[in-house]
Amino acid sequence: MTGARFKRVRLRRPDLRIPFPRRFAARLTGETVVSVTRRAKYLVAELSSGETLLMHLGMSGWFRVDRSAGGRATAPPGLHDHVVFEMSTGAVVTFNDPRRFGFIDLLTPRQLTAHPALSTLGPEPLSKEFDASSLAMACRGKKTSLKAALLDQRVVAGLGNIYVSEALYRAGLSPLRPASTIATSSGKPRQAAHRLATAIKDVLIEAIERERNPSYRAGRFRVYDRENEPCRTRGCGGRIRRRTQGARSTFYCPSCQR
DNA sequence: ATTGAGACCTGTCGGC
DNA sequence: TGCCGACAGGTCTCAA
Repeated sequence: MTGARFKRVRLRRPDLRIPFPRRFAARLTGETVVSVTRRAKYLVAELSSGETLLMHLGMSGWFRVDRSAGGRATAPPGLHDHVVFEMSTGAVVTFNDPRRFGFIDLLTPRQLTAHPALSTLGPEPLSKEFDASSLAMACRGKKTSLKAALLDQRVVAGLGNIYVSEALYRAGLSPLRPASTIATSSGKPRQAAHRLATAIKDVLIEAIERERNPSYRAGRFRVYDRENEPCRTRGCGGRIRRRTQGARSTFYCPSCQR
């Protein structure tokens, strides 16, 4: 989409997670995409008008790109095709989302700066800004569990339920442990914070590599969705437990995560 | 202010 | 085989 112009925009369902802003299609039509980036789990397209197209896939959302469509949607839209972008390059880009947890929004520069979720996001986990120190500082004094803290996008941006479990397992830290315990009272990182920051980066790098390399899919999770299965840590011999934290499933090994 | 729990939505899966 | 309830995920909202 980068460098392409919106030739035609069709909304097929108005009721995604958040309603489309007024005159959505009209404001978009004729605009050129300056750049497409990602922040946390948001896709961000900067437009020539200065407005920002903000997209989120929710749980089940995805984009279908048809480059050979000659700029016109040929096949009739399928089930759950909610938004269709016809681009000047001839590509047709379709947002499909069965569960409608996703959304597409169009923000003015002012709305972008003041966006309640975007403006409070923590650091990108793979950036230099995210390390043991920033993690410890963000967890300092937190009464909540490590699991809940890592799921909080203000602490670190972009971790979801699955990779929080995976990262805590790799760091050998219990999801039940109070978040504050990875930092000293002044916010300095303890050893646990170093292990956790490293584990988060490792688990994400591996996950991205796996997407790129389809030959490498099997056994992709070490704890997630493995309730009652054996822990894969050498010499552990324990079984993976599952419990509910914050109305979400957490998977962990009670014997190697402390 | 911080924290936890429920709501949103629909496809899938296990049990009957 | 078919039906039904439970469950999954990310984020927002509400209440404690």
